[in-house]
Amino acid sequence: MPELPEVETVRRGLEKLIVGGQITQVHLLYPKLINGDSQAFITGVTNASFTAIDRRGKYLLLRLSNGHTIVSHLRMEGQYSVESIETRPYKHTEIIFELLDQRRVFYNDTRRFGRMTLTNTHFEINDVPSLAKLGPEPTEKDLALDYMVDIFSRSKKPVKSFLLDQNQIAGIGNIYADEVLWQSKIHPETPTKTLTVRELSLLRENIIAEMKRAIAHHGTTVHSFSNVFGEVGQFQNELQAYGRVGQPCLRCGTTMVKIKVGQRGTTFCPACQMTHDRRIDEINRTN
DNA sequence: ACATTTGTTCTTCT
DNA sequence: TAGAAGAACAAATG
Repeated sequence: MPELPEVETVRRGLEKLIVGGQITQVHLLYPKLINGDSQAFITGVTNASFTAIDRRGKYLLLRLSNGHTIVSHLRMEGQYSVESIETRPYKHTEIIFELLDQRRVFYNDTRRFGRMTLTNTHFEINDVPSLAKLGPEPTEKDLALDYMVDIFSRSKKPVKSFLLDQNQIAGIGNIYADEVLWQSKIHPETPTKTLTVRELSLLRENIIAEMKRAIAHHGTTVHSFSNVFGEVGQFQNELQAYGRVGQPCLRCGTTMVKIKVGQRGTTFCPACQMTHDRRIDEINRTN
């Protein structure tokens, strides 16, 4: 399930392997991969070279020498691999870019949920609305506390759902949402606007640190994630909340529980991630 | 056979 | 009428 750290891991691999490579031929094996006109996609990328690989939230932006950008979203199980010329397509290979140096870049996707869009690099913001609407990157530089306080004050949604909203903050998915809420001792159903500045500051620090740490571990491999080199991530060994239902909380020993929040599986500690009511009591007591 | 998985978009309701 | 909640959707797996 590629979230920001996994997509960043893929980006770094692609940057290392394919920048400078020229596309000589494209084999589109699953036309629905392409948003829009798939023939235009093929002609729009053929003969171009990869000049850079960027990322915005969970989107990969493959820059081409001809002024186009491939906007690629991996969704649940999308994956790139770089292969030699004789490698046959896998069962779930959806597109193959043949490079001048005889290598082939595969995009594989067992769930077939991932999508690619070809856009003019200069107009990508206009052409791809979901890119335009993305919130800031969860970094020290881009995610200001003032902004957090502002947007969180505007919503009554459960904080878990709010963190998953890419238009508020880009890049957080189900795994890291559960992790940062556990770290911040915040109950996932807490109404967003009831969080205090102190709590938001802590949450912000945890989000920023967690993204950095997960990238350093090359992402989390839960089901299928692997980087361009076919290597799995290491961060699954660091998870403290996600997937630990029925196991003791690493902080207080209470059995972790799993509920649905906004139709998403959510694992948390019912003891040390305080409910809204208990927080209010606490705040009243300390005042 | 059907629930489960996820991010995004569409639809419905308040 | 904005905003939130819920459903639909993509497809495969166990």
